[in-house]
Amino acid sequence: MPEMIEVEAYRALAEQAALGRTISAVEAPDAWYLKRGLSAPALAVLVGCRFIAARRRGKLLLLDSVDGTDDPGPVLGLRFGMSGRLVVDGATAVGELRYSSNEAKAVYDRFGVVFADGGHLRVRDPRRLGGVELGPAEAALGHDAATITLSQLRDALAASRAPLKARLMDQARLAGVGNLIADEVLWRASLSPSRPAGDLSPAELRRLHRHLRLTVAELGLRGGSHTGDLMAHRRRDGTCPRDGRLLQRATVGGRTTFWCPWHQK
DNA sequence: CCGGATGTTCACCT
DNA sequence: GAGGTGAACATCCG
Repeated sequence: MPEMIEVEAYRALAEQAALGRTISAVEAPDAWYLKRGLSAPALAVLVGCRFIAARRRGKLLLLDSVDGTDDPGPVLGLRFGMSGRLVVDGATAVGELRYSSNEAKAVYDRFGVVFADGGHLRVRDPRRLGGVELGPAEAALGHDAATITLSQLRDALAASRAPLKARLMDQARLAGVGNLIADEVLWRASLSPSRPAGDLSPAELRRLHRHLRLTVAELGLRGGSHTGDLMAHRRRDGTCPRDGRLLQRATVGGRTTFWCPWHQK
């Protein structure tokens, strides 16, 4: 699935292709995909509304709406789990992630809205790990990793003994960083994923901040969270593309982690 | 056949 | 309270 890089592409797709179109029906074939008490009947509130803005915070896509009299309507929140994609009028956004053989399978459409012009916006998610909600708690997410400032990052990491990588992936502290981006950023910043998050020196913190922002921007241009320099080496017996040393593999922050013990300190 | 995969949430420990 | 672990979700891939 998507980390923030892919969700940003979905946001751009929604902004370019889904705004201003009146919603005539909601498709909710999978009740399990509706989160936080949301039900299919409750989604009818979207009918007659149109989306007026597509925003993103971390991995959460937010679609603001207004109703038929231009009064504020519900905010639709979409999460994509590990295999979710956004489909508008049958077209997907970014380059391929995984499950490419399934992209055309409408069987995996878990949620959608139909527009009065006959088109539609859908979430296609084979693994079903994403979800839909109305009025998601945006404030429960930390600052977005694409725009976070140095002082905000310092606050997000401060006074924590948790492993640095675990803290970077804590969406409540800092929104958008997933497993692949975390490994890539730490590799670039020469920081060990298991360093206590609150123990970085000012210089290390600046380095981490610089690489976080640069990496997010660069992977966005390259077209995906999987386009990092470390990606091809994230496997057993993988070696560091910088110095050729064997990469270490372990579970950190609950996720499989690869790093170079030689240069990541 | 089996393990693991770009995520989140929850129960249960320490 | 802070963190860690494992399970669950469902499908595909090597």
